Amino acid sequence: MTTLPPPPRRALTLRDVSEASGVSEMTVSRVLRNRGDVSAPTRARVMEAARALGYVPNKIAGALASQRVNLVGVVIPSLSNMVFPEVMSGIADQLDGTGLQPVVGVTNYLPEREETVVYEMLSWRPSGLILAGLEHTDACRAMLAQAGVPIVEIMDTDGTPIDSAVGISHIRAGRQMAEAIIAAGYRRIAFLGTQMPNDYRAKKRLEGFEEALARVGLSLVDREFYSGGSALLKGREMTEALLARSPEVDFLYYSNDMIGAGGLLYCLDKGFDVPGKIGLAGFNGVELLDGLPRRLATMDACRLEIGKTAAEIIAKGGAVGPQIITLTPILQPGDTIRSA
Amino acid sequence: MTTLPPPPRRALTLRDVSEASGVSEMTVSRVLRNRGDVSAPTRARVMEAARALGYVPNKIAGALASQRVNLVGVVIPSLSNMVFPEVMSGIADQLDGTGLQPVVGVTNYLPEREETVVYEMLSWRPSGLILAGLEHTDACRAMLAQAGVPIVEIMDTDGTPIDSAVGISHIRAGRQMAEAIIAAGYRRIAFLGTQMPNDYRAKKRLEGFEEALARVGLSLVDREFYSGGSALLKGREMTEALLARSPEVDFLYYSNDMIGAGGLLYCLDKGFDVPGKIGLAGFNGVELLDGLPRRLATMDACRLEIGKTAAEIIAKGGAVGPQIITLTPILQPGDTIRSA
DNA sequence: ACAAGGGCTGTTAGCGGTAACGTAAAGCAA
DNA sequence: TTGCTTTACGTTACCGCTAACAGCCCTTGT
Repeated sequence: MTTLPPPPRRALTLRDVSEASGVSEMTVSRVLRNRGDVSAPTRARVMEAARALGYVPNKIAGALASQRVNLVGVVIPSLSNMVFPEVMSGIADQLDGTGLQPVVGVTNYLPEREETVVYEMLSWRPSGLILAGLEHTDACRAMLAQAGVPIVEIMDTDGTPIDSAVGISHIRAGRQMAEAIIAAGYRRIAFLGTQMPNDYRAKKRLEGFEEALARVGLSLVDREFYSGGSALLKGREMTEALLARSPEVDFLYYSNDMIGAGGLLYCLDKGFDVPGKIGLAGFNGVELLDGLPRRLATMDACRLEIGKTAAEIIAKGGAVGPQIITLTPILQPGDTIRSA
Repeated sequence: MTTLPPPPRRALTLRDVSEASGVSEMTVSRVLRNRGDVSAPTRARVMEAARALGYVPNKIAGALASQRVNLVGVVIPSLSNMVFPEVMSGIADQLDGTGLQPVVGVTNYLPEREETVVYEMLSWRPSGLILAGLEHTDACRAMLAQAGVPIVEIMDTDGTPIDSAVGISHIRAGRQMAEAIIAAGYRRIAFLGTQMPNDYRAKKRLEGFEEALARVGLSLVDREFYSGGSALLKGREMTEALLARSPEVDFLYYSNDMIGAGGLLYCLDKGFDVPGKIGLAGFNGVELLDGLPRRLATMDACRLEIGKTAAEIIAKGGAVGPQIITLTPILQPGDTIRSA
């Protein structure tokens, strides 16, 4: 093993490599980017010199000169939700090989934080921006509209996108679940969900859900909200609280699978007849559910597909112009809705 | 609502703002960065002009000129592990307010992928780099050592860091768990864990675990590995397979909480006497466990604390020189180890 | 009154690359 | 040979911003 050159005082530049290999900076640049004609021997000399010095190109300078940045900003509300990491995977997979790299920003469901994050991202002049949801502050929308790069809003298509959008209709998802529940004969239905005022998608699902109930003359018997903490545990606690208050309830609709799983575990603990006496359903189709004693009814949110499609639009440079792609989530009845 | 200016053909620059407000570019720059003396009226005029135009500064150019980049690279193996998002939270929290911004890179536990990601990150000349684990390719280590910015390796301190390190000793964690299990009187112990050849931390825990067993003349009765898929479900399946093969086993040590939870659910389903006839333990202390019917024994990996501390070192500019900080995970016996 | 000093703004010279173009040398057909 | 390509480089002029310094004007002390 050869000893490494000592950590240089000054950062290395193209010039260092150029001097070490006896060619111009431009030629070094060409070699390192694999662009333009360079003879094989020269290429080899340059590569060797760069490797020996431990040179790492300065993308800051490169980006400024070429007016091209191989970054794609991804702005999401949270990383602890399981849903977004999966969207990220879809994006990363699709971007792999295009030379584009995703950069994540997290907003914690705070609009003003989103504004900051978007500003920050745009100031790096990325090749595109992917952000969750259609709801943004006016300032944020203005920035995005002005940005001059493809913008893809994901997860939701119930609204007007700035540029392109890829997602599902949460209103429709809520409605569809309600219809399935009604069809299965449940009538005294309760909702348990997140308190978060800025989780518009959960809100839309509830909206669609209630609308479908209303259409057959039903309304929610009870509802329970939470915020923070371990979702699984909250699901338990909320379920217990709600059932204590409204023992007549025969169906529990949860705004996400995590609290739904908590509720399911609670019901099984208590020995309730699921889905006979009481049914349950969540939303998202998270992998976690596969390991539960009984499979919770849910709806796949098409997370991977959404990520892939969004990344694809960005990778194409948004070339074909704005598009709205509505995917169709599939209802997975699992074992917690009785067959009609 | 005023109509927005049409999306400009050419991207806005300081010059546009300077012309619109009648001052030099330098003064605009000063206003937007809040640096140096600018009179209140001038400041107001410039702010107004920038806002009206929808100007977003170009950090690429700014960074090149100032030789300063407010980014901190974070290189982690996976986002779907629940562990890393939490570390991210710690980092983000700590960085908030320092003007520094985290940028995530994911390696999927592949060394060569890590090399690429690190190279990519360094080429943006970040203010620091945080990366999971102490195991890297030689090329990777060389790059990092040369980088001239603070490097913090996290999660693990069983090894020699390049610069600073913040984490726990996984060898010690494994040993400690073994000791607790032995003390509780279990003797026929099995291990169930991840197959992934590059999860060095899981490997170290097993190493420490076996070492402690050996010290009292014990060795693992059986072991089972998995890779991919839903961890909860895999936990179930592995547990079933292992117990079918080795029904005499009285303790199941899992390499992580997720599969441990799956195993626990399986044992409860089967009506096994937990922790009387059979005990279980996992690792990580994930929040999820709080919602299970019984609390799985585990060890907190200090994820939030690790993130915070690592970010703190970077924020200080690594000023105080290399440091190794070993945190001490706490054993949480839960309800799946019988009291000694 | 005049020098000294501070508040505010402008000027200049890069930062480290790359696009675009220029050019010497070699290859090649007529 | 000539003239035209093609190959393999080098030169020049920026990209958009900021550090460093220069300069102006007004205050203040003596």
